Amino acid sequence: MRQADIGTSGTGETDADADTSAGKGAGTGTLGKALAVLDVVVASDQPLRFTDILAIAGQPRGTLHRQLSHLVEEGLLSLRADLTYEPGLRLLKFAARAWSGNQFRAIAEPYMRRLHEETGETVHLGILRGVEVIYVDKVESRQTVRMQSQIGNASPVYCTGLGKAALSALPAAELEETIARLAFRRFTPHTLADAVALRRDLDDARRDGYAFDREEHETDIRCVAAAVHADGLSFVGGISVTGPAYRVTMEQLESWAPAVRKIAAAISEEAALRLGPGR
Amino acid sequence: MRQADIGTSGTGETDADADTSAGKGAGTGTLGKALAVLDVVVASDQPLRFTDILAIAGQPRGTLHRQLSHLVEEGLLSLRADLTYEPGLRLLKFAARAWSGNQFRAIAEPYMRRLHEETGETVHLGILRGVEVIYVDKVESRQTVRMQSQIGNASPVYCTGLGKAALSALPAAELEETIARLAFRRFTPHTLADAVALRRDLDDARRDGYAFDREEHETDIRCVAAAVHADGLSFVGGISVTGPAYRVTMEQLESWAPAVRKIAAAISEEAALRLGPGR
DNA sequence: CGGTTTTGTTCCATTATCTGGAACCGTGTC
DNA sequence: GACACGGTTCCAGATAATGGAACAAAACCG
Repeated sequence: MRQADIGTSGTGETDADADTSAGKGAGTGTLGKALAVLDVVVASDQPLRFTDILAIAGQPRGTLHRQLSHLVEEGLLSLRADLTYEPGLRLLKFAARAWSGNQFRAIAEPYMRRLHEETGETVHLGILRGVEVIYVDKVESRQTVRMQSQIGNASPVYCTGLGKAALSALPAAELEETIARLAFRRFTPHTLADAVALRRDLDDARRDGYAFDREEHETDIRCVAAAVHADGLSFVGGISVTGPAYRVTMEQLESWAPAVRKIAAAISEEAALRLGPGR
Repeated sequence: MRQADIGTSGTGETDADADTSAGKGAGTGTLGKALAVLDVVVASDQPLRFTDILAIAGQPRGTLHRQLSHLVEEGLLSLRADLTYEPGLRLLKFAARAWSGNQFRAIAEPYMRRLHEETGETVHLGILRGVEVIYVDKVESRQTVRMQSQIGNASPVYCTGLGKAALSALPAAELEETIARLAFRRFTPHTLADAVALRRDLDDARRDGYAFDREEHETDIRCVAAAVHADGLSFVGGISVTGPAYRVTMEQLESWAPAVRKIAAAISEEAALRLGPGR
């Protein structure tokens, strides 16, 4: 059985696509393989030709060709005139519906706005998924438009405020499982580069109810975040306020922390109420 | 062989998901079936339980159950605690990369901005796909944030400025093919509700180099659009300026039309240059 | 509380689909 | 013209999808 090194995109993007849930890669059969191929194309920043994909995906020519054909036929990929593949428009269509229909996002939106008004800085909403945090929404002030650059993006849990806040709310067992799967990588001099440092930080976060990102992911970017979670909620998320270091001091962040925590709690409560098990 | 009435989502959404390319539904085998199921869930606005999906998708229980399991395992769907299915986060991740990596969008962006500065109204960029136009980008002024409500959305070709502009640039053969597939539906009193009226409008558009939407899709919304297309470009798109009727008169639109046409031409040229067959 | 319907999940022989090696074009190159 | 290369097509064999039926667990009900 192959499946090989698919997903090892050569791009450098956040590295480990430790996506696809648990341990092994098998289980989803044909669908999984098709998506792995899709991932290869979508993750790459330059257009790929058949042979390029062949090299990355490590599948037999015939097989890969059919898979690509199917993906194109379904609109998930698009085959350009110069024989390069690019992400298809159907992906956008899917995402648009997924996004606007996301109940959690809708519930959190007014709270995010309020937090933004109080702080004046960018507010993010994210959800924990495996070893990553996926940004689900964003409110910023002088946004020069642009589809919220972050939405849908994934960042490692261990070096973002959102990620650490979310982790701090995880049950011990799941936390261990997640930590075990982490592949630490140093993004900045301040990145927490091992489980020990991370655990210490998480202890603080649990005690205080909020977590910081002290330029751990990007230099000059700081943030304070709090977890959104509740019994009956099938996921753990978080909300954060982010700003550039020159404008947002650690003292400033500290002063916002209680508000962030409070708003996160409010979101948790409403989400549990409206998304909880009781319908 | 089944496949049945899948895709006949009961939601009323823009109706005909005349998506998935050409006539029949077969061809993509397992992948197509899985996506059909995904479509059912994503297109619905309320959360669906297993049985709901079963009813819509018309597949045997065992089969559907496995398909759903696979979709969940792949992160395209997410199974909540109350046993309802909702769109998965992986969709967002896909879309984010698809969108930011879309070359055409990137090329058009500065032009869109310029057009926005000249007019002060909302500027849209779209691509023709089958009988729909898919919005790919948007620049608007006092946007109260929100992920560009439109991006990824699809509208019928025959009642939007973008759609008609794109159609007007289509080769005769493809145009006929597309028109033949249209299912006209009246959205407002001004909607062009048959092929004859549409053709007349398209003739004007071809002659002038731009098309209007005279409150044909939504009441109180007008727009002027021009096609983006060129030899060597594997698709046809368009750019448009949209505004509320109370602020944007037809005279106003007429006055913007030349600028829209000019910008569309500029985008076409650069796109052909950079996306064209010659690498 | 026992019977009954509904809903979600699991099994498994059958069969359609996917696999992948090889052969087949079309193009560009030495 | 031979050769290499990228893309496409073919087809017997391996594999995964199919769907009817049985099963467990709630929800419903008299």
